[in-house]
Amino acid sequence: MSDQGKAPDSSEEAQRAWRQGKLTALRAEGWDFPNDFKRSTDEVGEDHTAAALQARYGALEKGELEALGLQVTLAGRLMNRRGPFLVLQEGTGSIQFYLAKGADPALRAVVEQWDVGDIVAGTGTLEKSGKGDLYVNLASARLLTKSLRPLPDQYYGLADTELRYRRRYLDLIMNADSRETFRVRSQVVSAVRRFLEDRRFMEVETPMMHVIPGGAAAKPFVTHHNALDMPLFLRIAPELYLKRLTVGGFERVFEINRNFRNEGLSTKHNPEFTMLEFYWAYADFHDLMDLTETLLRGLCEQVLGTTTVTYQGVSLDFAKPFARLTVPEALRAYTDITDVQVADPAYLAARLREQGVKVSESWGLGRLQFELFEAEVEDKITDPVFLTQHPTEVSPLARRNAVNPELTDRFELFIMGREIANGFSELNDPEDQAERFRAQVALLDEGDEEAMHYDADYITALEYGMPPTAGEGIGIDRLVMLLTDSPSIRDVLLFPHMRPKAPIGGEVS
RNA sequence: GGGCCGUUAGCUCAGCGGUAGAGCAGGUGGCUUUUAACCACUUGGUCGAUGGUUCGAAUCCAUCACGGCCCA
Repeated sequence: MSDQGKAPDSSEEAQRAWRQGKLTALRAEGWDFPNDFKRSTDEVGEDHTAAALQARYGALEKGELEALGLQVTLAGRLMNRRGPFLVLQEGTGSIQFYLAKGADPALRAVVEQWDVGDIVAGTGTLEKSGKGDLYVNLASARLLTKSLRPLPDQYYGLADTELRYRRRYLDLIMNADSRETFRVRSQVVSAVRRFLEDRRFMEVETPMMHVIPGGAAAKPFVTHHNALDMPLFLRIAPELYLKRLTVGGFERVFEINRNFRNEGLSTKHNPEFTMLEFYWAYADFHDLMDLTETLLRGLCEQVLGTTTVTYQGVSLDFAKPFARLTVPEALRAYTDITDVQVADPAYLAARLREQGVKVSESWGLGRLQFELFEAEVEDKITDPVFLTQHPTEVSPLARRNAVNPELTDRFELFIMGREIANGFSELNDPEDQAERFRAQVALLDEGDEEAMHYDADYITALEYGMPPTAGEGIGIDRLVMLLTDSPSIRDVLLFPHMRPKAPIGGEVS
């Protein structure tokens, strides 16, 4: 081992140098990150993988398996050595290689040069150990990828939350829970897509860069288009574009894509997040609530196999019908407020001030009730609850309620104190919409950075006529948090936004 | 933005004013159907950064950085 440098101490640098030395020696022998490897396949051409072999041969007796004499070629990341066994991890699970005591010395030499973390391949007979585990009794083996850095602790994995987020690849190598979370996320998105497509919704893509940020109350990110020399805004919502499509005659559309909001980072907020929005012509907000219940119940069944979801120790029941409460009904149900008090603006304002809410003189009864809901009720909700009929002043894109024009035909779905979905019968009256935009612009002028802009092109679209339509948004990240029992949004984002950290000494290129 | 907590070896963590520790990983040797494999020996540190207090600071104080939790 003279060309490999001195024996490594435990420092990361020394371990890297030791492995680098092995790599240099390998290159001298002509090894160069080969990419011609193929797994062996079964009789219908499916790859031999850890999971496939386990499913098919895992139940066979030791003797039965040996009688088969099945030759397989597998590959994976070397995670651990236990005696003569080498534990491999690949995309479907784990399997072991076995280096027999009497193995060919050339084979032994190859295997002994491997380090934990290397991607390795081997061919041999599929056998079963005395304890019942499948293994490949190696007849030949080779290195596919040299790993130059030591992996985190085998047993404790990677626990440091910061490292888990910043080096997600390491988290995924080491933590099965994390792999499972992202598998569930993928299945959720896939199931949502299938659900909507089965109901004749069409997936579309609308602009991510907007000239006028719209469709939600939020601060946008600003960028600049050089050739046009104009500001552009990363979208805060696709809503106004999707509704233009319903004007255009696409009666059922949806988009699953990123929104960007320029707000703080927290366990519930990432500057970019994934939203499902869908629009459904000739439907109203009641239809949306029905559809949403069906969707969420089906997701639980398909992805988790149960309608009982445990989130942070609280059991949630998705099987029973979701409660549907107007704002005052929710206040009555979740607080000690009386029928008289809930209709008394002076009482509500005083109660809000007690909670430290800055109450504006301009707030009507509906707004006061809604603010009190946010202050006192929202956090108490566990099982799914549809809150309905929000005040018009906080719902600038929603249709007015036919009975009380100060309210809207809107709902928000709350689960575990979080807003998971928001939907309403769409405002398709261009004159009312223009009025609402003007009211928003007035708020903007007063310094409300989250108020909406006047979108004249959208008003023009409405003037051509939008069919009666219902539309909804569902926050995919929050939904996945619920379904994976994840306490932080960062746990369900593969690469959550992190503050840049100064380069670590010695790693500056 | 505010409060509290954290940052020590590649990883997981102890130490909390008097010579920087453990387990795992790494190295050497042994063992060779293991299951967090085992046995022996062994290497490894700018204690997040910068200032200060002190005879002496990983430890006390201040500021900053990053992260976590709670609040706005």
